[in-house]
Amino acid sequence: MVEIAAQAAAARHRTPLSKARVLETAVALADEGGVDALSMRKIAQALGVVPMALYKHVANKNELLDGMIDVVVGQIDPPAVGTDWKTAVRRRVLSARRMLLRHPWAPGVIESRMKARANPTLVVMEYLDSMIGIFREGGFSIDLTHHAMHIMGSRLLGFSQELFEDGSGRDPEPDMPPPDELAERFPYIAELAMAVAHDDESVVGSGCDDQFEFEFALDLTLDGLERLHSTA
Amino acid sequence: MVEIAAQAAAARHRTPLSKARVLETAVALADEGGVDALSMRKIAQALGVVPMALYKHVANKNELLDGMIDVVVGQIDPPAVGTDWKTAVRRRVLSARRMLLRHPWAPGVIESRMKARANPTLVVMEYLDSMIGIFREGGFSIDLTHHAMHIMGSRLLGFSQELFEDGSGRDPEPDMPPPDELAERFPYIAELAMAVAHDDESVVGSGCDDQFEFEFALDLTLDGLERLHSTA
DNA sequence: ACCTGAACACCGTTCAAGT
DNA sequence: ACCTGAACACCGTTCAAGT
Repeated sequence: MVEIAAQAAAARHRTPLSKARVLETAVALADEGGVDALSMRKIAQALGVVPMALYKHVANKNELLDGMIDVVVGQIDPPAVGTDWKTAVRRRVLSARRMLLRHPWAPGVIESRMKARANPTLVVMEYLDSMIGIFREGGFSIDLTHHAMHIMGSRLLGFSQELFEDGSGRDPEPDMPPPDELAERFPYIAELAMAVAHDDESVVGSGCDDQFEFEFALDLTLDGLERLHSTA
Repeated sequence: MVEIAAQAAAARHRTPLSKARVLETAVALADEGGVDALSMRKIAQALGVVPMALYKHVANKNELLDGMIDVVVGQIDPPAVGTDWKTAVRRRVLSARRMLLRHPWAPGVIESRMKARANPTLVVMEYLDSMIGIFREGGFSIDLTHHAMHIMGSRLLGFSQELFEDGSGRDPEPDMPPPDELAERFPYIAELAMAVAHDDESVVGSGCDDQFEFEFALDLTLDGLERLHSTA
């Protein structure tokens, strides 16, 4: 009797439940109805499963949201090889934009999860590391690379908050490798973090003057507009 | 007996309940604990009032969120007079940034409400209209002003989604004046909307090529970085 | 006519009872 | 040991009963 029911369930959904299948379904539901209408109960219903079954594959809804972020950020094309930095950055940002058009809920979820976690997820760090790498391999100084990342701002992931807030004093995420392993895996982020922390002598904490970076980016934009205005 | 209770309540809160007081309390609670932790029940509790009493001053939670947006956007300084466009834009954007640092929940709420409504709220339109006005009074062509607003993007209100999505077919908001009155009240928005709609011959709908605007802004940014890179 | 408590339909998650 | 239904503590909002 129980076996028959189990077989019926297996027949209805030929693949057994897995974290990947839960995340795919969640992404699809968010694409359709927005993230506000997404609930554990609806995901379970879409999978033909009792709500509590999801908790075998994701610890809670926050971990589900982190997993959804990883799914969609993983859809961004890897950096182009054999081109100059400018076309490499351009192509990658346009690929990120195509992803964000497919998943309009993504910027908000990435931003809110970023505020709650001590670090971005590993997949997001991977993306940022390789983006920093494009500038560094293109011959940008560390300082200019730092400014560049701030200037790109919302074009990288569709929102404009800081990517690395001050996470000191917060509990590290359980899935996060130790700092030395992170530094090895994301060399460009590590290089930038070291340089910024060392460079800045007066302020402790994040070691990055957000106000300066904001004004730097604003002025670059205004200068660009002024140039267009005067030549038009 | 009832009068005594009423007097006691009036003594505890010397000002009677009003929409302004509800909104102020909601903004303060969101500043403290974030917008996710904000609920009608908690606002009522903070005001020493039964939850249902709030519904006398705001129709529902969406209207409450709209009201909160208006409160904080109203805190942005008006445009400076007697200066060139560049310093006027610069000062105003920095004023907007100060507001967003005080109310970190604001970008997310503005963005999500923008998606749900056919138009931004009147206070947001006021802000955008006067920002467009700075460029126009500074001698910018309509086209360049249009590009400029897209380029300013996330610096205006802290997020990067489109400010005017295609709202055709959606019910107009009940508090929204008729189109002709809107055009009179927000002349710069009206001028821009007319020009964009007329300019664009092939596409119906919003009449604004978002992909083109995105790439225009991206290329301006990349050109600015290239200039810094080569002169450094 | 006004106010409001109870109730409804949701939600994420805990927990104990069932197998 | 595993799975899951009931239950808990929330939520926004409706509605009818009370004054």
